[in-house]
Amino acid sequence: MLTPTTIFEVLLAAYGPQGWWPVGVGEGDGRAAAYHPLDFAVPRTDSERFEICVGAILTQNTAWRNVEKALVSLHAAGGVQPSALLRMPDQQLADAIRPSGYFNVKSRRLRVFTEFYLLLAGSAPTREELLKVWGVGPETADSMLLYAYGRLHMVIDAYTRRIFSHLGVISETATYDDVASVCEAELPRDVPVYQEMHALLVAHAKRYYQRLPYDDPLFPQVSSETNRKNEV
DNA sequence: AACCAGGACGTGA
DNA sequence: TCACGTCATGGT
Repeated sequence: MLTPTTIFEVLLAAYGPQGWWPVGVGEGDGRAAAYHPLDFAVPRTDSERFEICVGAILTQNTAWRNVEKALVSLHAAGGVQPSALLRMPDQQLADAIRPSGYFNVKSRRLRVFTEFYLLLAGSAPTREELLKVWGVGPETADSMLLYAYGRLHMVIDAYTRRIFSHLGVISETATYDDVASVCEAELPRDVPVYQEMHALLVAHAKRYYQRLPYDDPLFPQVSSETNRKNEV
């Protein structure tokens, strides 16, 4: 029976450390300028933390490449920082993040979150506090906690569900908390492991889980069996 | 040319 | 609780 830890080890061996979360988008060539492979222990600066939180909201149901475009224009429009963001007129903000899609909702969510972020005054929010913020759901909250604040919260996204479900680790009807429990009960309770786990799952899913039937070369035995089940 | 991206929220059963 | 519609641009 496959476990999250086994999957983690296989993925890490196959792809190496991913160094998420990408920060520094828009400062250099317009792509992620400062991935931190093998450098997880470095505490995030305040500006990195905010950029990660903004990215977490912008990437809701959206390809990261589109988020990069949004972050680049946000940066050009005065920088990805709380004061600058709140100063921007609605029109300008929505315009800057247009490429990331849902620009009307997301500009509202960014404002609401930024107000909350400033109230924190540098301290880390709890998960409960984050979930009360309008526009921040479970995945966005856990992304912020894990990558911006270095807290031990597993991030469960569509890719995680897809891979785990395909490999038989969870059922198709598992809730967000179900999947998180499976991971947190079995994986080493280590922040870099959680960060890498999620990043590796995304990297892997982008290669082999885009379209049915899934064919996973890293776990071939499970792959054929599940596909057969899906065809019935 | 449909389909999907590192979701969240509002609504009606 | 839960299924479903909505929000929207951009790549395959």
